[in-house]
Amino acid sequence: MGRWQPNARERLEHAALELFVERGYESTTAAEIAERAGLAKSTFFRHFTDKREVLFGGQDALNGLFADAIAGAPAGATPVEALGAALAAMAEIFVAERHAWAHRRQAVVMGNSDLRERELLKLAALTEAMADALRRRGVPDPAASLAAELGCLAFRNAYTRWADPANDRHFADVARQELDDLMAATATLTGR
Amino acid sequence: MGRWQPNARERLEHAALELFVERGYESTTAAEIAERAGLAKSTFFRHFTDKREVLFGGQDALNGLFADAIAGAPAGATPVEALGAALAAMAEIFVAERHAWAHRRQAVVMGNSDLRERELLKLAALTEAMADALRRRGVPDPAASLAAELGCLAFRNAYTRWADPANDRHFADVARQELDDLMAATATLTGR
DNA sequence: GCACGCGATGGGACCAAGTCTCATCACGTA
DNA sequence: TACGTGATGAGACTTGGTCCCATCGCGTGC
Repeated sequence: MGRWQPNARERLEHAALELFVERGYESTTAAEIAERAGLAKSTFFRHFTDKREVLFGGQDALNGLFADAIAGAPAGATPVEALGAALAAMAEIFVAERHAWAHRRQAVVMGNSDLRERELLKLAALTEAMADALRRRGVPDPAASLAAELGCLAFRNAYTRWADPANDRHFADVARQELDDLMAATATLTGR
Repeated sequence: MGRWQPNARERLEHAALELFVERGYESTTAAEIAERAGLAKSTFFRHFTDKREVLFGGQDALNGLFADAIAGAPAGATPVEALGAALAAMAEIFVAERHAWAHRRQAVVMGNSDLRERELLKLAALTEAMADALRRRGVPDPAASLAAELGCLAFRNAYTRWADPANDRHFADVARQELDDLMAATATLTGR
């Protein structure tokens, strides 16, 4: 077979998404993914601990980028301003070239309960990374985890909007607006 | 075997927690759980769709209780006041008699990644139930999901504190304080 | 008292996820 | 040319989870 051809991991990710779109996640076997990528089942599990994990590569990089952006925000920035800077920094990942891919992937993830579950785990890790970064900025603790939760919600909303096939705005624009909307809503929670 | 003895589901839940505490979640087989409960493996999966699910019974009841309490809050109550009422209503589930059980269960869940993942799914469902209940009260949408997220965070913090073996306060007290702390922290997010 | 139906169970075949071990292969280097 | 290294292939094995069918206890009507 195509043994020793380069980019085994990328080939697996590509074959997986392709098959998931064609037949659905549950009707696709790890062995089939490996086969389409020209590899063996054992090699698949050498690259990914999980069948699900093949759709969640680069998540650690995302967490790191987020945390770095929070750490790198101006010293006088409020927690929410730091979150805004971090969301804006995500735009370098969610560029127009990845838009079609993101949309297909998102449809697969949302269509399966196991994958949604895994996504929640990844988002929880992202939230924890944000909270840690905020604590290192000196934000005390109920506020740090609260702000992280808020940031995560803004990110989720922004990503959902951005990945919509009808969307043509830049991620940074969408994210800024979602965060603003959330902050405006905050004021209404104790009033009325 | 103990065929036809009553409360098969409860026996399975009890046997499962017992075995998980003894040998750990991963080292316990679904067949072993069934055996200790005097049942067959196939019967286990007739009562629980999942091996994990055996630790998450009553979750739907919790969601319903939460949603009902939000719906039943006074007409003039703010979203946060409705959340406070709902958290207080949880005290009828988290009573002193269940404290020891809750602590043992929590230790098992926190000790395994698959179980934490499932817990996140359950908490997401709880959050969604809260958001729906708030929307039915007329709370518009970024605010409803934001308040639900906030309520879920308060619930998580309160549950963690309450389930601590050293704790001897009532759930309602712990929950009220956690919610107050979160609301106080909200004010600091845009300031300083 | 008996036949019948219904719901819960046992038993086991079966598939796929995931683990593990060992042999194999390509490539660089001495 | 021999050797070491790292990635791969092949396949056995365990377990989660599904499915089908026979069996059992119990209630009901006759």
